[in-house]
Amino acid sequence: MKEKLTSSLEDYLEVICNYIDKNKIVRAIDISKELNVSRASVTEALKKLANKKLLIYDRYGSIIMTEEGFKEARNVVARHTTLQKFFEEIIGLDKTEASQNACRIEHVISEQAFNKIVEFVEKYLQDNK
Amino acid sequence: MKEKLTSSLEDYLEVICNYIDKNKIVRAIDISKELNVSRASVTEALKKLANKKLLIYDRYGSIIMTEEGFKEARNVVARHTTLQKFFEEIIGLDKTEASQNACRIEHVISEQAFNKIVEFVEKYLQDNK
DNA sequence: GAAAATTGTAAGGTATGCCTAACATTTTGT
DNA sequence: ACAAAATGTTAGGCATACCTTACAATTTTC
Repeated sequence: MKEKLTSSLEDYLEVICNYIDKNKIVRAIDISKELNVSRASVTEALKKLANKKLLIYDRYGSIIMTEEGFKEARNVVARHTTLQKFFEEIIGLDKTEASQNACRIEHVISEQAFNKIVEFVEKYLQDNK
Repeated sequence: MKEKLTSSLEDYLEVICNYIDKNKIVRAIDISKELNVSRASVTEALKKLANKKLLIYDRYGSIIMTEEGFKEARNVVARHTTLQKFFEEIIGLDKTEASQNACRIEHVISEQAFNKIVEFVEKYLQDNK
């Protein structure tokens, strides 16, 4: 029975995943800068994510995402991407504003609503191109 | 300098406002049932809202919203209404699902994004009727 | 007009998520 | 290689937002 991640943990996971995709590795300090939290807070979050088997790490060791972790993270990233597209290309917000809203909404939108928005965005952009 | 309300306090305010509109009065227990929290939690929230001058009440007394409180509450309700309309009439979710998503997103959407969505919803429904 | 039921509050507890300060470990630079 | 700098961790604190339990006040009912 896997329980839903908190918004906060989803944020950490998302950043870690994006970082690994770009740079192969992530350090706590990268995450801390990206999310504007203290290094201590990152340590806490890493412990929680490790407990949930979404990543593996030892004290002072490097951060490795598990398959399950990637799965969860890609899920969040997908929500973000679609929402950002919606706000930018359909609603007409600038990139920054679109991203900020996507960041917050990605944690609270239901799966059903997300799926429908994916459809809507695709159809809308098709019809209006 | 008025600081942003937490999602939680916005929820309380919204329920209180809706209740007063419908029934003239609200009791702590109504709020508690509506939000699925304990009566004790309602007391806490009422204290916080009273501290912020959004409502007035005394121990065991009735709950009266201030003008400022109504203003804030109407604001939240407006966000909810528009988002619900969007999810129901444009995205095609059923009423319940639309409402649940509106409930969560209303607390995190930016003012700018909200305004643009209002425009979008109006224009879209106009063009597609 | 009490006793019973309902409603409201206070006290004390839990979990999350953040912080700072101090200390541990690792990495860098010479 | 080793001192200095950077990074990571721990410990202890704070705020929010819940909870339960016990008690206080009010309302209902007979």
